[in-house]
Amino acid sequence: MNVDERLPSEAELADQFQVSRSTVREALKRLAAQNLIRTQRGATGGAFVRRLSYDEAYAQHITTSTLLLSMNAVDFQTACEARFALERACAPLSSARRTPDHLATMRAEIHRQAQPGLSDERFCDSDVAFHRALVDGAGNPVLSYQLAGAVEAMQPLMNMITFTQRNRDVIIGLHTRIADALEMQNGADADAALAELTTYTLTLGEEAMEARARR
Amino acid sequence: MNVDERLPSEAELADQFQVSRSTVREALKRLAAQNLIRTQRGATGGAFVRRLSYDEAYAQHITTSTLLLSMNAVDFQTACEARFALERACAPLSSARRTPDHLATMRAEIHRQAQPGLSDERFCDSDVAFHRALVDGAGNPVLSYQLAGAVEAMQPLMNMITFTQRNRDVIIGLHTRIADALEMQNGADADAALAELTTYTLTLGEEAMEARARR
DNA sequence: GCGCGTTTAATTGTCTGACATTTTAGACAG
DNA sequence: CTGTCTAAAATGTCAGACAATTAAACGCGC
Repeated sequence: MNVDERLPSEAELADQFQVSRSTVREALKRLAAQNLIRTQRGATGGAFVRRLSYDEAYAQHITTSTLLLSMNAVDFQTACEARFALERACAPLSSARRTPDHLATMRAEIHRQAQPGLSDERFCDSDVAFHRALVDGAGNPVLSYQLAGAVEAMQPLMNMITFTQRNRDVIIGLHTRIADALEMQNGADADAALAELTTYTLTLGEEAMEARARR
Repeated sequence: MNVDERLPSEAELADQFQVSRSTVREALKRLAAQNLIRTQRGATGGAFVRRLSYDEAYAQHITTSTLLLSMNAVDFQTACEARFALERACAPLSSARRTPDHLATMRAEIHRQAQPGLSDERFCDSDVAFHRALVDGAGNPVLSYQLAGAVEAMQPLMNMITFTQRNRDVIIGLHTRIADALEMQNGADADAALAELTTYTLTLGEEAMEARARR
Protein backbone atom coordinates (compact mmCIF):
# COMPACT_ATOMS: atom_id res chain seq x y z
CA MET A 1 0.00 0.00 0.00
CA ASN A 2 1.47 3.30 -1.04
CA VAL A 3 0.96 6.67 0.55
CA ASP A 4 -2.49 8.18 -0.09
CA GLU A 5 -3.85 4.93 -1.45
CA ARG A 6 -7.45 4.37 -0.48
CA LEU A 7 -8.63 1.36 1.48
CA PRO A 8 -11.94 -0.29 0.58
CA SER A 9 -14.96 1.31 2.25
CA GLU A 10 -16.06 0.10 5.66
CA ALA A 11 -19.01 -1.75 4.14
CA GLU A 12 -16.76 -3.50 1.64
CA LEU A 13 -14.26 -4.49 4.32
CA ALA A 14 -17.08 -5.78 6.50
CA ASP A 15 -18.35 -7.84 3.61
CA GLN A 16 -14.91 -9.07 2.62
CA PHE A 17 -13.93 -10.24 6.11
CA GLN A 18 -17.42 -11.34 7.06
CA VAL A 19 -17.65 -9.13 10.13
CA SER A 20 -19.93 -6.27 11.02
CA ARG A 21 -19.21 -2.68 10.19
CA SER A 22 -18.70 -1.88 13.89
CA THR A 23 -15.84 -4.34 14.08
CA VAL A 24 -14.25 -2.91 10.96
CA ARG A 25 -14.57 0.57 12.39
CA GLU A 26 -12.87 -0.43 15.63
CA ALA A 27 -10.01 -1.91 13.65
CA LEU A 28 -9.72 1.23 11.53
CA LYS A 29 -9.67 3.34 14.68
CA ARG A 30 -6.71 1.29 15.80
CA LEU A 31 -4.83 2.11 12.63
CA ALA A 32 -5.84 5.75 12.91
CA ALA A 33 -4.51 5.84 16.47
CA GLN A 34 -1.16 4.70 15.14
CA ASN A 35 -1.26 7.45 12.53
CA LEU A 36 -1.17 4.83 9.81
CA ILE A 37 -4.37 5.96 8.11
CA ARG A 38 -6.51 9.04 7.97
CA THR A 39 -10.22 9.02 7.27
CA GLN A 40 -12.20 11.43 5.21
CA ARG A 41 -15.93 11.80 5.06
CA GLY A 42 -18.10 12.34 2.04
CA ALA A 43 -18.64 10.78 -1.35
CA THR A 44 -14.99 10.25 -2.27
CA GLY A 45 -14.09 9.73 1.38
CA GLY A 46 -12.69 6.67 3.04
CA ALA A 47 -9.54 5.54 4.77
CA PHE A 48 -6.26 6.56 3.19
CA VAL A 49 -2.75 5.38 3.90
CA ARG A 50 -1.01 8.18 5.65
CA ARG A 51 2.55 9.43 5.38
CA LEU A 52 4.03 9.47 8.85
CA SER A 53 5.13 13.04 9.37
CA TYR A 54 8.34 13.91 11.10
CA ASP A 55 6.57 16.14 13.62
CA GLU A 56 4.07 13.49 14.61
CA ALA A 57 6.72 10.84 15.00
CA TYR A 58 8.78 13.29 17.01
CA ALA A 59 5.90 14.07 19.36
CA GLN A 60 5.00 10.42 19.71
CA HIS A 61 8.58 9.48 20.46
CA ILE A 62 8.75 12.03 23.25
CA THR A 63 5.47 10.86 24.74
CA THR A 64 6.49 7.23 24.67
CA SER A 65 9.95 7.91 26.08
CA THR A 66 8.53 9.99 28.90
CA LEU A 67 5.98 7.32 29.77
CA LEU A 68 8.63 4.63 29.61
CA LEU A 69 10.92 6.47 31.99
CA SER A 70 8.20 7.38 34.47
CA MET A 71 6.32 4.09 34.48
CA ASN A 72 9.36 1.90 34.74
CA ALA A 73 11.11 3.90 37.39
CA VAL A 74 14.31 4.47 35.45
CA ASP A 75 16.72 6.07 37.86
CA PHE A 76 18.05 9.54 37.37
CA GLN A 77 21.60 8.39 36.86
CA THR A 78 20.78 6.05 33.98
CA ALA A 79 18.63 8.57 32.16
CA CYS A 80 21.14 11.34 32.71
CA GLU A 81 24.05 9.27 31.52
CA ALA A 82 22.19 8.29 28.36
CA ARG A 83 21.11 11.82 27.64
CA PHE A 84 24.55 13.35 27.89
CA ALA A 85 26.29 10.51 26.12
CA LEU A 86 23.99 11.09 23.17
CA GLU A 87 24.37 14.83 23.29
CA ARG A 88 28.12 14.52 23.27
CA ALA A 89 27.75 12.51 20.09
CA CYS A 90 26.22 15.63 18.54
CA ALA A 91 28.90 18.04 19.72
CA PRO A 92 31.43 17.56 16.90
CA LEU A 93 28.76 17.70 14.20
CA SER A 94 27.07 20.67 15.80
CA SER A 95 30.30 22.60 16.15
CA ALA A 96 30.91 22.11 12.45
CA ARG A 97 27.46 22.92 11.18
CA ARG A 98 25.54 25.07 13.68
CA THR A 99 23.98 28.10 12.05
CA PRO A 100 23.85 31.61 13.52
CA ASP A 101 20.22 30.79 14.24
CA HIS A 102 21.15 27.92 16.55
CA LEU A 103 23.72 30.06 18.31
CA ALA A 104 21.20 32.84 18.77
CA THR A 105 18.70 30.42 20.31
CA MET A 106 21.32 29.13 22.71
CA ARG A 107 22.37 32.64 23.74
CA ALA A 108 18.75 33.63 24.24
CA GLU A 109 18.08 30.64 26.46
CA ILE A 110 21.22 31.31 28.49
CA HIS A 111 20.00 34.86 28.99
CA ARG A 112 16.61 33.54 30.08
CA GLN A 113 18.23 31.15 32.52
CA ALA A 114 20.04 34.02 34.19
CA GLN A 115 16.87 35.98 34.86
CA PRO A 116 16.14 36.37 38.55
CA GLY A 117 12.91 34.92 39.90
CA LEU A 118 12.73 32.25 37.23
CA SER A 119 10.92 29.17 38.56
CA ASP A 120 12.68 25.83 38.59
CA GLU A 121 10.21 24.55 36.06
CA ARG A 122 10.86 27.40 33.64
CA PHE A 123 14.57 26.96 34.17
CA CYS A 124 14.19 23.32 33.08
CA ASP A 125 12.12 24.36 30.07
CA SER A 126 14.86 26.71 29.02
CA ASP A 127 17.48 24.04 29.65
CA VAL A 128 15.66 21.67 27.32
CA ALA A 129 15.36 24.39 24.69
CA PHE A 130 19.09 25.10 24.95
CA HIS A 131 20.04 21.48 24.50
CA ARG A 132 17.57 21.02 21.68
CA ALA A 133 19.27 23.86 19.85
CA LEU A 134 22.60 22.14 20.44
CA VAL A 135 21.28 18.89 18.98
CA ASP A 136 19.51 20.58 16.07
CA GLY A 137 22.78 22.35 15.32
CA ALA A 138 24.14 19.07 14.04
CA GLY A 139 21.78 19.54 11.10
CA ASN A 140 20.79 15.91 11.07
CA PRO A 141 17.04 15.35 11.44
CA VAL A 142 17.51 11.68 12.28
CA LEU A 143 19.80 12.64 15.12
CA SER A 144 17.37 15.30 16.33
CA TYR A 145 14.54 12.81 16.22
CA GLN A 146 16.34 10.10 18.12
CA LEU A 147 17.65 12.50 20.73
CA ALA A 148 14.31 14.14 21.34
CA GLY A 149 13.31 11.08 23.35
CA ALA A 150 16.36 11.27 25.55
CA VAL A 151 16.45 15.02 26.13
CA GLU A 152 12.77 15.80 26.53
CA ALA A 153 11.93 12.68 28.48
CA MET A 154 14.51 13.69 31.06
CA GLN A 155 12.59 16.84 31.87
CA PRO A 156 10.21 15.32 34.45
CA LEU A 157 13.22 13.88 36.24
CA MET A 158 15.07 17.18 36.08
CA ASN A 159 12.01 18.89 37.52
CA MET A 160 12.55 17.06 40.78
CA ILE A 161 15.73 19.04 41.31
CA THR A 162 15.69 22.32 43.19
CA PHE A 163 18.07 24.70 41.45
CA THR A 164 19.72 27.12 43.83
CA GLN A 165 21.24 30.30 42.49
CA ARG A 166 24.66 28.72 42.86
CA ASN A 167 23.55 25.66 40.87
CA ARG A 168 22.20 27.88 38.16
CA ASP A 169 25.38 29.91 37.95
CA VAL A 170 27.44 26.79 37.40
CA ILE A 171 25.05 25.49 34.74
CA ILE A 172 24.84 28.85 33.00
CA GLY A 173 28.64 29.01 33.01
CA LEU A 174 28.87 25.62 31.33
CA HIS A 175 26.14 26.53 28.86
CA THR A 176 28.07 29.66 27.96
CA ARG A 177 31.20 27.62 27.51
CA ILE A 178 29.34 25.21 25.23
CA ALA A 179 27.88 28.03 23.16
CA ASP A 180 31.29 29.66 22.91
CA ALA A 181 32.90 26.42 21.83
CA LEU A 182 30.26 25.84 19.16
CA GLU A 183 30.65 29.39 17.93
CA MET A 184 34.43 28.89 17.69
CA GLN A 185 33.76 25.51 16.07
CA ASN A 186 35.80 23.93 18.82
CA GLY A 187 34.19 20.51 19.11
CA ALA A 188 36.66 19.24 21.66
CA ASP A 189 35.90 21.98 24.15
CA ALA A 190 32.17 21.61 23.63
CA ASP A 191 32.60 17.94 24.43
CA ALA A 192 34.66 18.73 27.52
CA ALA A 193 32.06 21.21 28.79
CA LEU A 194 29.32 18.66 28.18
CA ALA A 195 31.31 16.11 30.15
CA GLU A 196 31.55 18.54 33.04
CA LEU A 197 27.85 19.29 32.79
CA THR A 198 27.18 15.56 32.93
CA THR A 199 29.02 15.03 36.20
CA TYR A 200 27.57 18.20 37.67
CA THR A 201 24.01 17.23 36.77
CA LEU A 202 24.58 13.77 38.20
CA THR A 203 25.73 15.36 41.47
CA LEU A 204 22.62 17.55 41.60
CA GLY A 205 20.48 14.53 40.91
CA GLU A 206 22.05 12.55 43.72
CA GLU A 207 21.55 15.43 46.14
CA ALA A 208 17.90 15.72 45.11
CA MET A 209 17.43 11.97 45.63
CA GLU A 210 18.98 12.17 49.09
CA ALA A 211 16.85 15.16 50.03
CA ARG A 212 13.79 13.28 48.82
CA ALA A 213 14.76 10.19 50.81
CA ARG A 214 15.23 12.21 54.02
CA ARG A 215 11.79 13.77 53.76
CA MET B 1 -4.54 7.41 36.77
CA ASN B 2 -2.08 4.93 38.16
CA VAL B 3 -0.96 1.68 36.63
CA ASP B 4 -3.58 -1.08 36.75
CA GLU B 5 -6.30 1.33 37.77
CA ARG B 6 -9.64 0.48 36.23
CA LEU B 7 -11.59 2.82 34.01
CA PRO B 8 -15.36 3.01 34.33
CA SER B 9 -17.20 0.41 32.28
CA GLU B 10 -18.16 1.20 28.70
CA ALA B 11 -21.78 1.71 29.70
CA GLU B 12 -20.82 4.14 32.46
CA LEU B 13 -18.53 6.10 30.16
CA ALA B 14 -21.25 6.25 27.53
CA ASP B 15 -23.66 7.55 30.12
CA GLN B 16 -21.18 10.00 31.58
CA PHE B 17 -20.21 11.56 28.27
CA GLN B 18 -23.67 11.23 26.76
CA VAL B 19 -22.52 9.23 23.76
CA SER B 20 -23.32 5.74 22.59
CA ARG B 21 -21.40 2.71 23.65
CA SER B 22 -20.05 2.25 20.10
CA THR B 23 -18.39 5.63 20.27
CA VAL B 24 -16.89 4.85 23.65
CA ARG B 25 -15.60 1.56 22.30
CA GLU B 26 -13.94 3.24 19.34
CA ALA B 27 -12.23 5.66 21.67
CA LEU B 28 -11.07 2.83 23.91
CA LYS B 29 -9.72 1.00 20.87
CA ARG B 30 -7.65 4.07 20.17
CA LEU B 31 -6.13 3.96 23.62
CA ALA B 32 -5.58 0.23 23.31
CA ALA B 33 -3.78 0.75 20.01
CA GLN B 34 -1.40 3.08 21.81
CA ASN B 35 -0.81 0.43 24.45
CA LEU B 36 -2.19 2.80 27.07
CA ILE B 37 -4.90 0.45 28.28
CA ARG B 38 -5.66 -3.23 28.20
CA THR B 39 -9.16 -4.66 28.30
CA GLN B 40 -10.34 -7.71 30.12
CA ARG B 41 -13.62 -9.48 29.70
CA GLY B 42 -15.82 -10.92 32.37
CA ALA B 43 -17.38 -9.86 35.64
CA THR B 44 -14.40 -7.99 37.04
CA GLY B 45 -13.28 -7.00 33.57
CA GLY B 46 -12.95 -3.58 32.06
CA ALA B 47 -10.27 -1.27 30.77
CA PHE B 48 -7.15 -0.97 32.86
CA VAL B 49 -4.31 1.51 32.67
CA ARG B 50 -1.37 -0.35 31.32
CA ARG B 51 2.28 -0.13 32.24
CA LEU B 52 4.20 0.54 29.07
CA SER B 53 6.69 -2.29 28.86
CA TYR B 54 10.23 -1.74 27.74
CA ASP B 55 9.97 -4.42 25.04
CA GLU B 56 6.81 -2.95 23.57
CA ALA B 57 8.18 0.55 23.53
CA TYR B 58 11.37 -0.80 21.97
CA ALA B 59 9.47 -2.59 19.20
CA GLN B 60 7.23 0.40 18.59
CA HIS B 61 10.20 2.74 18.42
CA ILE B 62 11.85 0.58 15.77
CA THR B 63 8.67 0.36 13.72
CA THR B 64 8.09 4.10 13.83
CA SER B 65 11.72 4.93 13.05
CA THR B 66 11.75 2.55 10.11
CA LEU B 67 8.53 3.99 8.74
CA LEU B 68 9.80 7.51 9.22
CA LEU B 69 13.01 6.81 7.33
CA SER B 70 11.33 4.96 4.48
CA MET B 71 8.32 7.21 4.03
CA ASN B 72 10.22 10.45 4.20
CA ALA B 73 13.08 9.42 1.96
CA VAL B 74 15.83 10.17 4.43
CA ASP B 75 19.05 9.80 2.52
CA PHE B 76 21.57 7.14 3.36
CA GLN B 77 24.22 9.61 4.42
CA THR B 78 22.05 11.31 7.03
CA ALA B 79 20.82 8.07 8.58
CA CYS B 80 24.29 6.57 8.55
CA GLU B 81 25.88 9.60 10.14
CA ALA B 82 23.27 9.63 12.90
CA ARG B 83 23.62 5.94 13.55
CA PHE B 84 27.38 5.94 13.92
CA ALA B 85 27.50 9.18 15.85
CA LEU B 86 25.16 7.61 18.39
CA GLU B 87 27.05 4.35 18.47
CA ARG B 88 30.29 6.17 19.11
CA ALA B 89 28.60 7.73 22.12
CA CYS B 90 28.25 4.20 23.50
CA ALA B 91 31.82 3.14 22.86
CA PRO B 92 33.43 4.50 26.04
CA LEU B 93 30.64 3.18 28.26
CA SER B 94 30.59 -0.15 26.50
CA SER B 95 34.35 -0.59 26.77
CA ALA B 96 34.06 -0.03 30.50
CA ARG B 97 31.07 -2.24 31.19
CA ARG B 98 30.64 -4.85 28.46
CA THR B 99 30.23 -8.34 29.93
CA PRO B 100 31.77 -11.54 28.58
CA ASP B 101 28.31 -12.25 27.24
CA HIS B 102 28.34 -9.17 25.03
CA LEU B 103 31.82 -9.99 23.79
CA ALA B 104 30.77 -13.55 23.01
CA THR B 105 27.80 -12.30 21.01
CA MET B 106 30.02 -9.96 19.04
CA ARG B 107 32.56 -12.70 18.31
CA ALA B 108 29.80 -15.08 17.26
CA GLU B 109 28.34 -12.52 14.86
CA ILE B 110 31.78 -11.79 13.42
CA HIS B 111 32.21 -15.51 12.83
CA ARG B 112 28.83 -15.64 11.13
CA GLN B 113 29.69 -12.69 8.93
CA ALA B 114 32.78 -14.54 7.68
CA GLN B 115 30.84 -17.58 6.56
CA PRO B 116 30.96 -18.09 2.80
CA GLY B 117 27.71 -18.04 0.90
CA LEU B 118 26.00 -15.75 3.40
CA SER B 119 23.35 -13.66 1.66
CA ASP B 120 23.57 -9.89 1.81
CA GLU B 121 20.42 -9.81 3.88
CA ARG B 122 21.78 -12.25 6.44
CA PHE B 123 24.98 -10.30 6.56
CA CYS B 124 22.98 -7.18 7.43
CA ASP B 125 21.04 -9.09 10.09
CA SER B 126 24.29 -10.13 11.66
CA ASP B 127 25.67 -6.63 11.37
CA VAL B 128 22.68 -5.27 13.29
CA ALA B 129 23.07 -7.99 15.94
CA PHE B 130 26.74 -7.10 16.33
CA HIS B 131 26.04 -3.43 16.79
CA ARG B 132 23.16 -4.13 19.15
CA ALA B 133 25.55 -6.08 21.33
CA LEU B 134 27.94 -3.14 21.24
CA VAL B 135 25.19 -0.77 22.35
CA ASP B 136 23.81 -3.13 24.98
CA GLY B 137 27.33 -3.47 26.33
CA ALA B 138 27.00 0.05 27.70
CA GLY B 139 24.60 -1.45 30.22
CA ASN B 140 22.22 1.48 29.95
CA PRO B 141 18.68 0.47 28.94
CA VAL B 142 17.75 4.05 28.06
CA LEU B 143 20.68 4.20 25.68
CA SER B 144 19.77 0.83 24.17
CA TYR B 145 16.20 1.96 23.72
CA GLN B 146 17.04 5.24 22.04
CA LEU B 147 19.62 3.66 19.77
CA ALA B 148 17.38 0.84 18.68
CA GLY B 149 15.59 3.29 16.41
CA ALA B 150 18.78 4.44 14.76
CA VAL B 151 20.47 1.07 14.35
CA GLU B 152 17.54 -1.12 13.38
CA ALA B 153 15.84 1.46 11.20
CA MET B 154 19.02 1.67 9.12
CA GLN B 155 18.71 -1.96 8.12
CA PRO B 156 16.38 -1.46 5.14
CA LEU B 157 18.79 1.16 3.82
CA MET B 158 21.77 -1.12 4.40
CA ASN B 159 19.96 -3.87 2.52
CA MET B 160 20.24 -1.85 -0.65
CA ILE B 161 23.99 -2.35 -0.59
CA THR B 162 25.62 -5.27 -2.33
CA PHE B 163 28.43 -6.55 -0.14
CA THR B 164 31.29 -8.01 -2.13
CA GLN B 165 33.74 -10.34 -0.45
CA ARG B 166 36.23 -7.48 -0.29
CA ASN B 167 33.65 -5.21 1.40
CA ARG B 168 32.88 -7.89 3.93
CA ASP B 169 36.53 -8.48 4.72
CA VAL B 170 37.00 -4.79 5.52
CA ILE B 171 33.89 -4.68 7.70
CA ILE B 172 34.78 -7.90 9.50
CA GLY B 173 38.25 -6.51 10.12
CA LEU B 174 36.81 -3.38 11.69
CA HIS B 175 34.30 -5.42 13.70
CA THR B 176 37.15 -7.51 15.03
CA ARG B 177 39.08 -4.38 15.90
CA ILE B 178 36.05 -3.02 17.75
CA ALA B 179 35.53 -6.27 19.66
CA ASP B 180 39.23 -6.40 20.53
CA ALA B 181 39.16 -2.80 21.76
CA LEU B 182 36.13 -3.46 23.92
CA GLU B 183 37.72 -6.58 25.32
CA MET B 184 40.88 -4.61 26.17
CA GLN B 185 38.63 -1.84 27.52
CA ASN B 186 40.27 0.53 25.10
CA GLY B 187 37.49 3.01 24.43
CA ALA B 188 39.61 5.27 22.27
CA ASP B 189 40.47 2.53 19.81
CA ALA B 190 36.86 1.35 19.69
CA ASP B 191 35.90 4.90 18.83
CA ALA B 192 38.59 5.14 16.15
CA ALA B 193 37.46 1.86 14.57
CA LEU B 194 33.86 3.05 14.61
CA ALA B 195 34.94 6.25 12.92
CA GLU B 196 36.63 4.24 10.19
CA LEU B 197 33.57 2.04 9.85
CA THR B 198 31.47 5.19 9.47
CA THR B 199 33.46 6.53 6.53
CA TYR B 200 33.68 3.10 4.94
CA THR B 201 29.95 2.50 5.22
CA LEU B 202 29.30 5.96 3.78
CA THR B 203 31.52 5.07 0.81
CA LEU B 204 29.65 1.83 0.25
CA GLY B 205 26.37 3.70 0.44
CA GLU B 206 27.45 6.25 -2.12
CA GLU B 207 28.58 3.51 -4.48
CA ALA B 208 25.27 1.73 -4.09
CA MET B 209 23.39 4.96 -4.81
CA GLU B 210 25.47 5.56 -7.93
CA ALA B 211 24.90 2.00 -9.11
CA ARG B 212 21.19 2.43 -8.53
CA ALA B 213 21.16 5.73 -10.40
CA ARG B 214 22.93 4.20 -13.41
CA ARG B 215 20.41 1.40 -13.70
C1' DG C 1 -17.41 -24.88 58.66
C1' DC C 2 -15.66 -26.61 54.15
C1' DG C 3 -15.30 -27.99 49.58
C1' DC C 4 -17.62 -28.15 45.17
C1' DG C 5 -20.75 -27.51 41.50
C1' DT C 6 -24.31 -24.21 39.87
C1' DT C 7 -26.28 -20.00 39.09
C1' DT C 8 -26.13 -15.24 38.43
C1' DA C 9 -24.53 -10.81 37.42
C1' DA C 10 -21.27 -7.77 35.23
C1' DT C 11 -18.57 -6.75 31.50
C1' DT C 12 -16.58 -6.79 26.98
C1' DG C 13 -17.22 -8.41 22.01
C1' DT C 14 -20.08 -8.56 18.03
C1' DC C 15 -24.01 -7.89 15.06
C1' DT C 16 -27.94 -5.41 12.95
C1' DG C 17 -30.39 -1.68 11.39
C1' DA C 18 -31.22 2.92 11.35
C1' DC C 19 -30.31 7.78 10.84
C1' DA C 20 -27.21 12.05 10.69
C1' DT C 21 -23.55 14.46 8.39
C1' DT C 22 -20.40 15.53 4.92
C1' DT C 23 -18.70 15.68 0.40
C1' DT C 24 -18.55 14.93 -4.44
C1' DA C 25 -20.46 14.19 -9.00
C1' DG C 26 -23.88 14.85 -12.11
C1' DA C 27 -28.20 16.70 -13.87
C1' DC C 28 -30.41 20.71 -15.11
C1' DA C 29 -31.89 25.39 -15.74
C1' DG C 30 -30.51 29.92 -17.07
C1' DC D 1 -20.59 28.10 -19.65
C1' DT D 2 -22.07 28.76 -15.00
C1' DG D 3 -24.42 28.34 -10.99
C1' DT D 4 -27.73 25.52 -8.35
C1' DC D 5 -30.01 21.66 -6.89
C1' DT D 6 -30.19 16.77 -6.08
C1' DA D 7 -28.72 12.17 -5.51
C1' DA D 8 -25.35 9.03 -4.04
C1' DA D 9 -21.58 7.46 -1.35
C1' DA D 10 -19.11 7.40 2.47
C1' DT D 11 -18.01 8.10 7.38
C1' DG D 12 -20.00 9.24 12.15
C1' DT D 13 -23.29 8.16 15.64
C1' DC D 14 -26.92 5.86 17.97
C1' DA D 15 -29.99 2.22 20.12
C1' DG D 16 -30.83 -2.30 21.05
C1' DA D 17 -29.96 -7.02 21.09
C1' DC D 18 -27.36 -11.18 21.88
C1' DA D 19 -22.97 -13.98 22.59
C1' DA D 20 -18.91 -14.98 25.35
C1' DT D 21 -16.32 -14.70 29.31
C1' DT D 22 -15.26 -14.26 33.96
C1' DA D 23 -15.69 -13.87 38.89
C1' DA D 24 -18.54 -13.72 42.71
C1' DA D 25 -22.49 -15.40 45.17
C1' DC D 26 -25.22 -19.20 46.32
C1' DG D 27 -26.68 -23.65 47.77
C1' DC D 28 -25.84 -28.22 49.21
C1' DG D 29 -23.93 -32.35 50.78
C1' DC D 30 -20.70 -33.71 54.18
